[in-house]
Amino acid sequence: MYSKFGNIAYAKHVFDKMADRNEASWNNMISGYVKTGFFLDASGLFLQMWDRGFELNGYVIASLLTAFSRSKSMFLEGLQIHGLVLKNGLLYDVFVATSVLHFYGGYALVSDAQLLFNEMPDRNVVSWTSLMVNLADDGLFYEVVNLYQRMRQAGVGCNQNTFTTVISSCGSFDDEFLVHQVLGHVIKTGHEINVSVANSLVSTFGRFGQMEVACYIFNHMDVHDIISWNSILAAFVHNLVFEEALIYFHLMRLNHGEVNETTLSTVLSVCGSMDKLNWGRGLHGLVLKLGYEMDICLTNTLLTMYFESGRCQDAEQLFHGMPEKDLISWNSMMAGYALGSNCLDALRALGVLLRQKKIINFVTFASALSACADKEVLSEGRIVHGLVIVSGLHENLVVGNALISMYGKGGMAHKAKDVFGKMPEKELVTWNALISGFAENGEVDEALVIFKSMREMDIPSNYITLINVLGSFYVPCQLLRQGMPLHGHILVTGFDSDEYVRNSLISMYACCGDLDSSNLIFYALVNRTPATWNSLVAANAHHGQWEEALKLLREMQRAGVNFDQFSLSAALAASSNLAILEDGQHLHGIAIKLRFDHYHYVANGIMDMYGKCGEINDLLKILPEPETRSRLSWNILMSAFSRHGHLLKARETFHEMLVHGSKPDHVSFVAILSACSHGGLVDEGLSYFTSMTSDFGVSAGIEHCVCIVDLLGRSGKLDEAESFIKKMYLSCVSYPVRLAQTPCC
DNA sequence: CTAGGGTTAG
Repeated sequence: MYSKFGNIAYAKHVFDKMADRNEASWNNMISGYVKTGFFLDASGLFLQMWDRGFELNGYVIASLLTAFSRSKSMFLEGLQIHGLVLKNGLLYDVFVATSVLHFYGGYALVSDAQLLFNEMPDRNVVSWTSLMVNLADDGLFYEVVNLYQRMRQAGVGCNQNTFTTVISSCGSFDDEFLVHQVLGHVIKTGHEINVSVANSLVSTFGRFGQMEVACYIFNHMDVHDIISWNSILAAFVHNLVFEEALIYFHLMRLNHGEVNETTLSTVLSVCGSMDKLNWGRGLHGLVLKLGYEMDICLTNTLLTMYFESGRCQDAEQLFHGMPEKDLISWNSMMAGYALGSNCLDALRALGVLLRQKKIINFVTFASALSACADKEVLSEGRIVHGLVIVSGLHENLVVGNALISMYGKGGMAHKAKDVFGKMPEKELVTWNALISGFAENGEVDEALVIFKSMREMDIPSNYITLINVLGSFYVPCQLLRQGMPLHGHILVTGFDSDEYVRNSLISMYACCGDLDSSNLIFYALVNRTPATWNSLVAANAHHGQWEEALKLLREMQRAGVNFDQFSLSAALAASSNLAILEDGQHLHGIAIKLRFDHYHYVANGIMDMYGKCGEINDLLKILPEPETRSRLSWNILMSAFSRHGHLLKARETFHEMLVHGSKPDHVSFVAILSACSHGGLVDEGLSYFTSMTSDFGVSAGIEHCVCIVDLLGRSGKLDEAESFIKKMYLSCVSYPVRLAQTPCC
């Protein structure tokens, strides 16, 4: 009796003093230990009891084994008990046998559980369900469904727990037909009124993207428990219906009141992608208020939320304050750094993990590789590739995808193709990554060849495939032979109903110089989304049709379409290239009013606009501090100085940029070379030109050569200019137009 | 006395 009050030590004292201990006293004492978490003592006492020849009680065995299965550190003791069960022929007790089954499942020994199940003399609905749960925990969802069918053939009736397990397993592999079949069975047996069954139906239909069904079930439930609410929230999030998720979260607080770690985790995961940092901070406050700050999973979600909102420092502070970190915490940090193109810190984290020999997995490497997906850090990426091979994860699908994408973005699409060829397993993402690699490097033909082999192999493509292929076109001659047939294919396959594909078509025609077709597609559309408008604006901007771009933006305003960060940066680019200060200032005002002025591209667009309009003081007012200045901002500042004759300032800025650890790129060199040419600094200009390639690894582009010719020509060195021109055709690399950000030669 | 449904990292 004392044990029930938790005073277990006193209970043991009384137990030891008892003169006459019967079976019940032993069993009570053991149960007391189990209930208070003293599993080792419980197990020891149980063995003593057996030594003394007492009859073993199925009730006690079942509760011991259940406790051992939960504790995860009582495996040997559990095995001992299984031994006793066999010796005493207790497997005939279906309760005992089922708890042994569950015990093996708890230690992930599914095949042992399965063997035991086959040998069990008697099975009830719990035994069947327990094995299903074990299989599901091990990811063997197909086996779960098989077992369910065998169970029905055996004439065993399902109960609510059976259904919840089967339904959630159906959601884990692509078989909608099956879940409808199970649903029929559920309704026939009247289990749909059960909260748990309905909850699993809500989340499974959510996983299949059938939100109408999920909502119908949710809205027709008599009672909602916290899991019902969490399930519908997760379903909205999974289907990217973020607004609805926030609305239902609000409803949940009004109608249900209670929220828990899972609720907060689910809602927090949308704050980052929706740019709702305020919500995120508010929810973080709620996490602290409810005392969940020790929850690792929840804190991991907060890390990602802060990274997605661009608040790396908040994420870092939170990470360093975590008393315990798991693999996902580390991986989230690395993914966050990768998101911010912060290769250095991502690799630093990888280094810590490897040196401290912590557990890593495929996601660790996938994140590290994605942090190296840039020409600048490709050499680091190759080292990580080496580490991947050492770790033996090079055949992993996700790691392979990350490798392909890294080599593609790093300008080595053929290396990406090598990796692709060696992958034992491929998915759509793999194909898309390879196509995008060739597309981004301007290798249209290769991209199309891959797309063609996809079709020959009957691999279904998605909108991303088409966007990537469409994005590879960039010269007029590709239109007739390749672009228009692709457009035809898109019409035939019905992908033209996809908004993203339509926008890419508009851009594709524009990139190939056929603005008329872009316009035609645009004006034929009934439902124009802001993104559609932005595509056409960008298409015009791309071709230097700045007036046309501004005209479209005015039309867009008249049509009542709100500007977003994309339209604003396009509009700013147009007004700065036309050097219309009034338009630019007006746009700056709109950006502040709509709170887009802190977006990276918008902020840089505003600075560039002031720079190009000659308002350097206004530029300096919004320029970030040198420590946090991006390369783009450095280039804008340098180009502004250079363009308006502040040659010394331009040169000073170049060196300041180096001091602050920003690597100059081809745009930086255009700026500094043009400053030299305007200032008549011939030798200095030539030495920047030489070190550009040898020290900074930037290949000479046509823009740089123009600066040098100009430099030599202005100072009267016409012979040298001529011989430079003759040489330059041999070594000059021309950049695609889209890379040039602020040409000023 | 034995079984179940909702959350985080590519």
